Amino acid sequence: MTGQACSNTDKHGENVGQVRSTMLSEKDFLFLAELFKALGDYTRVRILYALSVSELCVCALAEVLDMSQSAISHQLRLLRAARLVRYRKEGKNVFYALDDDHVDNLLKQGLDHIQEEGQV
Amino acid sequence: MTGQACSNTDKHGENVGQVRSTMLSEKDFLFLAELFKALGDYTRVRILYALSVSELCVCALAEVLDMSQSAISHQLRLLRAARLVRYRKEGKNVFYALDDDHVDNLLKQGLDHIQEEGQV
DNA sequence: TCTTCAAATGAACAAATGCTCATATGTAAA
DNA sequence: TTTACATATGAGCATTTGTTCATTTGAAGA
Repeated sequence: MTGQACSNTDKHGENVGQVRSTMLSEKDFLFLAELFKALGDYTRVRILYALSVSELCVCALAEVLDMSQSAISHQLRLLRAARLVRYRKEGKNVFYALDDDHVDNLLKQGLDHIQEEGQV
Repeated sequence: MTGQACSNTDKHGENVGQVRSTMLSEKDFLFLAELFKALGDYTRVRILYALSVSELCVCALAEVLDMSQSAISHQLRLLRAARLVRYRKEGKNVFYALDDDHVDNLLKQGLDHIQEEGQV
């Protein structure tokens, strides 16, 4: 909470200054956190993974994940807010898909990371 | 919660089956969610970004983020659990660093995504 | 040994989250 | 227009989360 936490400011002083000047804006960090937060839920990550395989309507998603339509819809709302998915309406249905390749890449990168875990 | 949510099973039936068979294990999705959850917090994402610039001890991190040592330490605990950071002890200090390149890549990929947002 | 300082941790509590249930909205068929 | 169905949303509630405060652990210096 205070300015300096430990006494050896001399030692890490240079680093602290350098890192501080490299930090992004509060807004950027908030967006970044929001993005990962949206990915960071068991239900939502399954939704996104499913959508990486195929575009799906809400009821199909509910069926794939074996969850209520309401629960899925609430989560899709968050995913929309985080711009991780886009949708198109077709009659009574609404079809969802991943917003862009970044989302797919994030999932893949995440999978790489957790699959590497086994080695450690 | 039930098996099928909507009636046009005929239409999306094929997709549902295909997607279902492609889904990962519950364990994998839980790990994946855990990973992104660890990234999905304003404080933690700032910690990780700072560590992507330079290895830092806890007190230096507290100084950079202007937060209490305790708060930082609690968050580092989560980041350790998610294997996003590693640490080495040097005297009274503990220096933290990103665990591997995947973490760096995830951050970069995330930044790409949020910076692209502006266009939409 | 005693003291000091960096880091870790447990308890507590306010705030955020994810679900259910009930209901509203909107589209299409009867 | 009614009816039926897909989706969205609001309220409510149990659970999780992120911080503070107090304390503990552990290493280095007096």
